[in-house]
Amino acid sequence: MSIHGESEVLLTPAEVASLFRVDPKTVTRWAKAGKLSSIRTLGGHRRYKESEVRALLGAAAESPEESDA
Amino acid sequence: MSIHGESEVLLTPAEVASLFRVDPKTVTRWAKAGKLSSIRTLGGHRRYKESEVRALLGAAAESPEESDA
DNA sequence: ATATAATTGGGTAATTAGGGCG
DNA sequence: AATGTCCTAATTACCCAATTAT
Repeated sequence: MSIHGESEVLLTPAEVASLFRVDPKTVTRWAKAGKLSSIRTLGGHRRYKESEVRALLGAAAESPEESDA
Repeated sequence: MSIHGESEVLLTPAEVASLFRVDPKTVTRWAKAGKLSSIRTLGGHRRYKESEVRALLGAAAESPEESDA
């Protein structure tokens, strides 16, 4: 029983929130704002692509901040 | 076409659940609610059309649309 | 026919969505 | 503009034992 084709690994709101150390509600806001793509279950709950989340996590981890005042 | 109509690929509840990142029982609820069409085995177990599942997954995608190659 | 995994069913916690407030 | 919290309603997850699939 193998799922052929390319299947995207999805994360729950709680999992994404845990990774970013924010409230799940905040993750929902990111999705609404289009900052993070989301897939909906047939019941309306959101699921997030793990690859995208990982990329975003890694993207912000490297260089120091530059927006200083 | 043959008596089989088409090479309709059927997915098990576990496979559909994996794609949506939900519990297999949730997929069963979708079928009961008529949100997802299901085919029954002679023993009463449900099977789902891969084409329909894929379509629903794509339709449920929102925001930054990225076509996976 | 035996064994193991998966699905079914029903009931009850845990998450999530959505709006508004601080 | 960006988060976190409180609320209610809806959806989903985990518990069990019995049946089906491989």
